[in-house]
Amino acid sequence: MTFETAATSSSPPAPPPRVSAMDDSPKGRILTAAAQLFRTRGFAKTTVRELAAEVGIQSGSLFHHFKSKDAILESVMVEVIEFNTSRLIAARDAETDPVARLRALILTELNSISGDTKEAMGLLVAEWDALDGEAQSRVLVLRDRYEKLFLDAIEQARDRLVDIDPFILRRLIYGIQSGTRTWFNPDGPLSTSDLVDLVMKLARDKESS
Amino acid sequence: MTFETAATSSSPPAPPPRVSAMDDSPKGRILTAAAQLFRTRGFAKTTVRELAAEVGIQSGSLFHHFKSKDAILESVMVEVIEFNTSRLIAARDAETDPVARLRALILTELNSISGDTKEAMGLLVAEWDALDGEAQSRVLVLRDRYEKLFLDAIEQARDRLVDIDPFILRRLIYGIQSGTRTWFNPDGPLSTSDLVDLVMKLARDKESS
DNA sequence: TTGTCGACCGAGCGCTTGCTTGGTATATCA
DNA sequence: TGATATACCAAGCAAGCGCTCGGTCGACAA
Repeated sequence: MTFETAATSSSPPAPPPRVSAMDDSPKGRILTAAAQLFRTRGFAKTTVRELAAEVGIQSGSLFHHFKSKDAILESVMVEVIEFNTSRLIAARDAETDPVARLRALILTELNSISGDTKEAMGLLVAEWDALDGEAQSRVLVLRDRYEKLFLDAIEQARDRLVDIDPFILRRLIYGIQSGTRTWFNPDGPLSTSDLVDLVMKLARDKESS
Repeated sequence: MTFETAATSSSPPAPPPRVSAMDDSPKGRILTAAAQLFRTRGFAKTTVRELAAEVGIQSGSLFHHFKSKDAILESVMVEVIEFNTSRLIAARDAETDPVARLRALILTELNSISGDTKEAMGLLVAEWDALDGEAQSRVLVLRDRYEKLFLDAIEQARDRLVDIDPFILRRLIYGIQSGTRTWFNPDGPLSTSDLVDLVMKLARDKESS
């Protein structure tokens, strides 16, 4: 797994943006391995020994970088939300038409959920309950900021969308997006863009002007 | 949690159907408690001691009824799928019009996912990876049978639905349904029936005849 | 050269885990 | 009366868990 955005350009002067702290530092390597292991084996079933082995260090050395196993989970969640929020902002700012803007957000989120940050995004749902109350509050603040980007976009495109309350429509769309991780393969016959077209087909019932 | 269907009638001669093996037998009581605990605390984090305490017996006594903790999880999954499959069949057979039939299936599934079997249904997704390969295969057979009911219904109503491949449309709808468990409250201002209406609003773009 | 620091090792502590075992109480039925 | 089966208890084992701790090592600054 990587947190770089897919390189769409081949020109050397424009390196892919690195937003996350999941770099080649010791902490970054732990977070990268943790995202994968926690997701594939589950948080509770992943042992600190397994995680350490994946990074290539002794289990005790993990606690030089993080104060607990729980703190590693929280850190992964924080990083992935912040990274994907900044992606969402970039996508929003690249479009002006309300419907095109909403489509861009959906495309970006689909890429987060079924693309490059798939494992870490899945963690947010699958292991949410593994976080204690205080950690949940901290992460929730970031999630709300993320969600607001969607809500604003839906509200601004409202008159060209199916007549459903924006808050609920966002939840229906998020359900679809979230569900893709169990069946959708971005490299399969149906492209990510095709899939977004289908979602937009459901979400809007009026022709764009 | 109970696996009885909601009592819609108050007449004594018509008791609510009991389809599942999760009755008042020792096994049934274990399965009922397991569904709740596994879902709220997670499978790996739920100890056999906690489960036994919930049932009111000693931890060792669990293994008189099930050969392992894993076997309990598999049993819960099998029971909930079989129960909800039979519900789906009943819903299907109560309607003849293709669109009305699809709506009935969606309503029934929504009730399974966000209603009375919420905890156990959530387990199927959340703890799927906790099952070993052989157990997954066994449960998958039951899931396929369940999914076929939906696919058939969508195919039969196809000409009155939005023009999306039935297989994919089913997945989009399932995503919506599955997503409801994190935000939808059947006893809230939006009723289950209202929510199904919204889903149908997305799924069909032609007026029924 | 010396001091400081981050990264890491290796051993292991205290505790919890899933599960086993030997035995008891009650009910059913021949 | 005695045999058989079900349901359960009390005790505990072996393994594995998250985490701690004293110490080592190389990089870098003074």
